[in-house]
Amino acid sequence: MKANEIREEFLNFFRTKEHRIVPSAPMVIKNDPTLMFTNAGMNQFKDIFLGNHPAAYKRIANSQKCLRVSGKHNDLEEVGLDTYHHTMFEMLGNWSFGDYFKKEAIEWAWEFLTSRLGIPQERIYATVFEGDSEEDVPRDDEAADHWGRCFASPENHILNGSKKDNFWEMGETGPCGPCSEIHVDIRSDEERAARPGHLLVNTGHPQVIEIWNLVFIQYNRRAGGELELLPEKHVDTGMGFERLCMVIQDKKSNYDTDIFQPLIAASAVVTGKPYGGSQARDTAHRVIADHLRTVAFSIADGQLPSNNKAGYVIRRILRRAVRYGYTSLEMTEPFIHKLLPSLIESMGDQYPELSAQQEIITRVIFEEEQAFLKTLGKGLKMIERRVAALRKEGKNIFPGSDAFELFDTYGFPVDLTQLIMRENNMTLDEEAFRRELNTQKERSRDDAAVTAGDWVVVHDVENTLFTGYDRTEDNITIARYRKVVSRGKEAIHLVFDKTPFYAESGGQTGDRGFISSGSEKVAVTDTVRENNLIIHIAEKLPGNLSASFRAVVDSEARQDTSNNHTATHLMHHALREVIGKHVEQKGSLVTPERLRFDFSHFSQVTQEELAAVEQRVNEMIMKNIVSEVYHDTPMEQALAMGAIALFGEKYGEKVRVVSFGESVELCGGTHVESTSRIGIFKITSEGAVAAGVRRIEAVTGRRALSFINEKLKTLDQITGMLRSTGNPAANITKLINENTALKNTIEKMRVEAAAAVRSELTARAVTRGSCRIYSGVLEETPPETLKTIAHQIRQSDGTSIVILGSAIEGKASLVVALGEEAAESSHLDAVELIKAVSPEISGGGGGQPFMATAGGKRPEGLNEAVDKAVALAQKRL
RNA sequence: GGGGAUUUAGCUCAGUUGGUCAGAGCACCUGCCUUGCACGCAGGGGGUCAAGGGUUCGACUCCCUUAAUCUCCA
Repeated sequence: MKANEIREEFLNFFRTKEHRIVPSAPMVIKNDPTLMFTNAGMNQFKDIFLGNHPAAYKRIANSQKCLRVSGKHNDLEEVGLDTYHHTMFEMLGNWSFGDYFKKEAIEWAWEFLTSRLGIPQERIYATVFEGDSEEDVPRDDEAADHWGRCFASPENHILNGSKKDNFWEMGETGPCGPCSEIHVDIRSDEERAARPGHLLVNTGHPQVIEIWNLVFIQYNRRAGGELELLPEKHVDTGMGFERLCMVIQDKKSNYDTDIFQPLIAASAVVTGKPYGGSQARDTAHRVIADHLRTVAFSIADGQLPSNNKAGYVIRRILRRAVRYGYTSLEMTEPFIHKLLPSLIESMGDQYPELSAQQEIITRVIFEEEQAFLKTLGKGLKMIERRVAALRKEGKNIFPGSDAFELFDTYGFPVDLTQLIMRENNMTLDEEAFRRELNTQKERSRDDAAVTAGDWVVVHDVENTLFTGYDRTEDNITIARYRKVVSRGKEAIHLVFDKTPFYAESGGQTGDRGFISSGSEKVAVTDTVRENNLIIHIAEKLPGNLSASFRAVVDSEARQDTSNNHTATHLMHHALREVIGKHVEQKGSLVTPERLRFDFSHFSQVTQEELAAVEQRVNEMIMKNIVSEVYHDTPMEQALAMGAIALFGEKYGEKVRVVSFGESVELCGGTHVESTSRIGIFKITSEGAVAAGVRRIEAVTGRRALSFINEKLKTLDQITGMLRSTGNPAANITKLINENTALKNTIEKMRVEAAAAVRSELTARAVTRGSCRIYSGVLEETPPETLKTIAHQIRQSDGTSIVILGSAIEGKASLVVALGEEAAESSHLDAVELIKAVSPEISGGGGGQPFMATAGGKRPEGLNEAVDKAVALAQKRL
């Protein structure tokens, strides 16, 4: 059976069991700092289990894209080395929310595996929770009974499992329960006869593997640690799709299934290196196949590779693939992007977002590959230089600090450094490298450690209510607080029962303002979000914590921010109108000062297009379109309203829809009541930010007004200076042309004048021994010219000692220059000389031994200074 | 969140302890050479040295702030 058929079979099977089939949630998670990527099938249903909102359907099944590359589950460095680790995988799952429980979950799992997929039951093993006396939880006999009715001969096929393997918990607190895992033995008959499978379950044997975990959520873990029975019981299951395919297709490796083989085959063709036979090459092909999947899906989900957070994780994954291609497959040119068609061919049907965004995915990957290859090239050059230097000194140990600098600052992989060392018969001081890395780790940990103190609860409040959509002031009480120390500065985090303060989210920066009670007033400098907590960052702790406070948002800043946020929506809409529907948001920043919007587009936005977009937005502003906001709208309904679906929305989630006429977006931010509040919209810059992504920055309202006024002021100044009512641009062009002509003339004259001055100085020059002293005070000569003249003299006459002074604009300047022969024979030092005489002009100076300059505030002393310098020079000759 | 680095001509980058230091290559323009193209030769235009402050007689260079980008750690 092909992989696509297996997936289809799973979904169809549960469809017949009255399950609602839902699409996979995006892999990239927004607005949850504890989790960057979806790492399990149940992520998108977390809120249902937590009881935060009811399930829209009692039975659901799906295939969920998951990523395990950060945090607790980090498989990245394992991928490729073996046959079963992945960064991205699909999780097949079926769920019951307060509906069916253990009986059906077990029976259906059994039916699906044995009847639908035809896995022989003697190869199947089921584990059940053995119980825990400390927790006072008995063995899961209920599950064992159901399994007992499935197997024809249950002995040795139903096994007890420990708390570690068979009791599932979401976190420290919250829903949890026993689980039952299904393992499959895919060894040959001989091997199975020699050693029964039940002895190998949960021992890490690569061919006796867990494929499905059925979790029975029946308890709630309370803060004190005790378990209480839940009124509603849930089922949460997850089956690794790639593993399942390996079992069904009778392969020994996930990478041998038809999920990966087309990709690996394409990789072999593009690189010209076959798969099979060479460990290094095979590893590289597997790495590339796995990582391409991950990166392509992430980009399709709206997460571009970037320099921080989730985007940086994606960048590193891609770079790991490039690195393997570079070292093991000798690929020095971008090639991974060429494999995309193969991925689309095998997965495009199930995940249409891939083909829909093929162009941008290809471009982004190509650009990233190129950038990293460049980084590698730079690193190689640096290493070559170091190696050459070390060779000169006769050393053959490459310092760890150098390797660390290459790695830390320039991103050059250390294993590549090692490889190059081997090629050069040198060794890397790994010990020192690790030391440097550890000090960096400690530094980061220290920083993280001092940050947050424990929360102190004042009033028990479950969820802060955000009241800031329609007001900027409210009466609040403090729910909890904590002290946070960072870089020696103490700040206070406050959580209220309700708040008008908007917490930074969705690109919109947090509100600032103050809270007050009686005579006390505490400033709130920023507002941030941590999971569902809205945290107000205050400069100090209020005196009376239990008092009632007036919370006041800086309404001017808020208004400016709202202006910018609404303008962002209008511009998004206008961009799609003017340059096309391919425009999709790739990033957004909204502050009181400005707005910044990144979006997919493949060429420069022309002046005309920018003007049209600006024009269109201003039209919408002038039309005074009134906002329509729908809170708690089901996702499906929002999409039906024509909302531009952004990323990070989960199935079943209630969303907030903000619309201004034709502009309809899902958005949690604050907006103006009607577009005319924005006043004016003005684009200030446009540029590239990554391959296929452009960035526009703009301002609104009073900021736009002052931006425009600044420009007009400059224009006024220009036309004023031109003293002409005609076209200033034409006038200036004329002026520039005249100016260049004049400059050329002046340059010529200056050369002549300098020559004249020179000849005058030459005429007055005095010979002393083997040197000639040129001296004098010139009139109104700028320091640069003075230098030029002195320089010319010292070049034309090697025996010259030049001492010149000049006053201009109330400032005095001196220059001393020595011709080459003069410098040698006289042992004079220009710096010494100029320092000796510069006090005469109330200044100081310096330079090089053959040429020094000085400046001062007393032009009257110029003659004195020059005379003194001449006298000093003469004395030394 | 913390550390390191980068920002100089349209592009890729040099620029030493502050002082004839604003440069190179490519690209561009003009002319010559060539049947044409590429090459070659000669000449030329193009810079708020990221932005804003400060120190200094003098700042691309030192200090501070800000922004963007790169990179490592958490």
